[in-house]
Amino acid sequence: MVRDKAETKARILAAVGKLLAESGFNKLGVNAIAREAGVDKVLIYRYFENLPSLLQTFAKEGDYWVSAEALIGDKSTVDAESLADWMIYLLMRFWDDLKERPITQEILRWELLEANELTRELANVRDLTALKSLKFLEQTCSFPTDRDIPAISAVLVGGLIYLMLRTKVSDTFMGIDFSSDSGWERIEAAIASLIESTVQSP
Amino acid sequence: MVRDKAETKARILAAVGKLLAESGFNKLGVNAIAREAGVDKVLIYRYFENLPSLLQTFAKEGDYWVSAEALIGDKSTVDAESLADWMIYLLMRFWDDLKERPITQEILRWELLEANELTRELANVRDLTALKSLKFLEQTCSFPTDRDIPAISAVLVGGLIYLMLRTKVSDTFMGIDFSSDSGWERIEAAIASLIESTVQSP
DNA sequence: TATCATAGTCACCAATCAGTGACAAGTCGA
DNA sequence: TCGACTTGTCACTGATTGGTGACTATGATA
Repeated sequence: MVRDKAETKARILAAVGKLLAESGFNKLGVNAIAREAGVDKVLIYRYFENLPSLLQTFAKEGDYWVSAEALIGDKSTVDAESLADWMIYLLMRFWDDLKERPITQEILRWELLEANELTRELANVRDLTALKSLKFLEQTCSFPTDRDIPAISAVLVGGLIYLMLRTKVSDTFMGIDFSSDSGWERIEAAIASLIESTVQSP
Repeated sequence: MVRDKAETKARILAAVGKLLAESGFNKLGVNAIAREAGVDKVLIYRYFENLPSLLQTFAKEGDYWVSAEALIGDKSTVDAESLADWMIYLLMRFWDDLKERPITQEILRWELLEANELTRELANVRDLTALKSLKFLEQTCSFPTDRDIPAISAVLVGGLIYLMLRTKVSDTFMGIDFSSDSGWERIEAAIASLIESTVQSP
């Protein structure tokens, strides 16, 4: 053993991340974390008080959401003019980003299961960045009065999240096959057509 | 005690339903079921082999999905002509039905967590009725060639399910407040406008 | 070299989990 | 009334959970 507190703490946090990405929050326990980290579980209590506190530390260390700014990127290089263009662009960016973040996916799954202090906090952070993106949208291209853009976004974002969480468990939903890319392409096309048709400044 | 095997079995199954509606699948165990049913847990093993087998029995006893026929209802009394009308009608019926079925909601939540024989089977049943409804739609008002109606439906249904599962845990999503009816009304209106704008026979 | 705080180890606790073996209590037909 | 069978009760096992107290090993300082 190396007798290095900082490294041990880091190993514990890394183990949390690995287990989380592999099997989600419901199978995440002190014993499993200690085993994965190759560390005695007493050290978890010594360095992180208890399990919820460890998870809280883990949550604060990582960045599991693109900031609104990063999501938007460099405005001048984006080929989008209308509100519909921007909505599609942002949704697809959000989507591509989420695909690369297994831990974020598990957090989203966890939010559907348990309502505790941590999940509420995580949900809050997520909601704030979502609102920021909406605000950006509204300032860049003002919202039409006859369309409820936030509600429309909520449905579409919710649908994407649901399909993403689902396809980690099952390959089909409503007859659409998600085992290959073609299923996802259909979904992306559907979202684009929904936005294009619905969101038109009058 | 009444010494009545049939009633005891019924009480066990009823306890499963109650616990399921209250706290979902992840907290559903043999001990809790026996406690809730006021029955010795040995009887669970005697009458239902083991926990998965009990759950399977429970799943087969109840009807957790409206059949496509019941969802459609009496065609002649429905005030819907276009494909868009029908889609909105079916989605809202599905939605109203799901609201009244807490156990079905928990099954949907469970499907997001575990992939076992039972959840796969339940998901299959659900998918079949969804496909039936889609088929009905296609036969009643043929699908436009430039729109992927199944994919559009998948996104919207997924979005509804996600928002429903979420709001049992948190009251807000993307700035929309679901603690009162007004939030849901915005979502329903958003779905209606999405469908109306997007689904038009050429 | 002796001291002392720290890092890590080990053996335990009480609670809970799914699952079982042995037995008492009631009910039936003969 | 005598078995034979079924229904229900109780006490357990072995594994796993989150969590803790007491210990040893190590390295820096004085």
